[in-house]
Amino acid sequence: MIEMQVIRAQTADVVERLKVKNFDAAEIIDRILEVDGERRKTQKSLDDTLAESNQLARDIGALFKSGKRDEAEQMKERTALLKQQVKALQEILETLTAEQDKLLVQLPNLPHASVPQGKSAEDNDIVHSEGEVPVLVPDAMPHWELAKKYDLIDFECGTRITGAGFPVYKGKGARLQRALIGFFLDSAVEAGYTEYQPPLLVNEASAYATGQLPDKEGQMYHVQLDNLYLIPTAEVPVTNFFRDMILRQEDLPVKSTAYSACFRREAGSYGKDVRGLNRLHQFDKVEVVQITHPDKSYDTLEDMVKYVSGLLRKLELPFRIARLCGGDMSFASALTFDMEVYSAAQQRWLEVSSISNFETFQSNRMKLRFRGEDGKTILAHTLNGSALALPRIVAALLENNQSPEGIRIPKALLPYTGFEVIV
RNA sequence: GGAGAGGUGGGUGAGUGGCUGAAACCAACAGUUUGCUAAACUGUCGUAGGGGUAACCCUACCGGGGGUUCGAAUCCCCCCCUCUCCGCCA
Repeated sequence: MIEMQVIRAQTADVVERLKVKNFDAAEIIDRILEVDGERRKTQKSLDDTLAESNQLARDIGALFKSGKRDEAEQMKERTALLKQQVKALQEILETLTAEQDKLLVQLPNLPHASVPQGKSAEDNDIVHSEGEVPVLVPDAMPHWELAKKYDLIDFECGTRITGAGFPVYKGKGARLQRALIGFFLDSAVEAGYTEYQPPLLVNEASAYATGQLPDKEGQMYHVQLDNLYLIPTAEVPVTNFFRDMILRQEDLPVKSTAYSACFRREAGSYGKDVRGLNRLHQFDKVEVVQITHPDKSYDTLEDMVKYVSGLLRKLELPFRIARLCGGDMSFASALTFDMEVYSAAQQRWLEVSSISNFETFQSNRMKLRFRGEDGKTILAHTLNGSALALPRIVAALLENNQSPEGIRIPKALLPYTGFEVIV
């Protein structure tokens, strides 16, 4: 969430900037400041009352020791009164704090100055395009037909054993999945990321820290019996590795990567968006996460975009990079670049990676800090990106590389697949 | 799942009702000494909230939450976690 001190010091600016995200914060922020003032006032009275109470307790102790029992007994009356006051003040403080938090978590992160105004994906800035869009034969098939033709993915089987959106990969299809995961992880490790294998279920506190709760509750699968959530992305467990930590400045940047299955309910999606591999309830993804010094985070964001561009280049896929507009950005992000590959048979761009700088939005929630030069604790910046999400990559690979001779596998994957063409 | 033991600051670990936010040691940081390194010595050394122009002061926190008491790291209750043994099991 946005830091309280920022809201206090730059109130008007915060309201103004949130407008870029099409969020009218004026009313909430007024209320936050009001509650904040009340809260602080209450805190002061409570502290003062406790201070008096503590002093009395010490005095009474001293009196008992010196044998002045009567005097001590007298003073106890005052203590009883203070005790009542403390209890009342504590209740008020608790209410105010809860209210303030409830309001604060409703505020999306402040967008970076470079974020364009806009409502939807159509208003995103395409900042880069590269690669040749392949010219396909007239009877080219979309990936779901290719998957069937070459017996790579059995959508019906997945539907039968689980439900729609849970495909079963088979034969060379399964091998291609494993190849991509291996390729992505090896590349990330080579780029200096530490590989992790995270839990696929997380507790409430973790889901809250990265911003999935309280907001996007309906997007996650929830195991009620144990109150655990299936992760929608490895970002959640991996970023939470560092929850409540104070890092040393020389440890920054912390670079982590993990492969995981990802689970998303995707409530409300329909139509051509969910056809084939376009949108699934379970999919595979390799994620990269960085924790950086605040001064470096935007350089890092650029590095991450370059890194993912390199992966797409090696996969020989035409891609473009979009700077998301305020309306298309996620709640927690300050600046996001989407990477999209061209899916030639569907003739549309598919998002395969989303790379974001969250600045202190997540670290503030999860108290992820480092110690600065002067010894003070400073909130770190967190960033993450897909590198990469598999299904749409597979879709594009199948569609773009199809020919009468079969589906060609890009060279970079050969060591991982062991075959160069799917026939 | 059953039985027992235990959870204290970055680490080890004292502390069973009253200046204990917490001894001591280690680690870390700064300085002195030193040709350099090491050693030795001196000092600093938790986090958060609040008040004050400031020096500084107050408050909370010893796994989490309640309770007893004038006063709780210390006593009581509930929960969580870790370890050991047994059972079960990929």
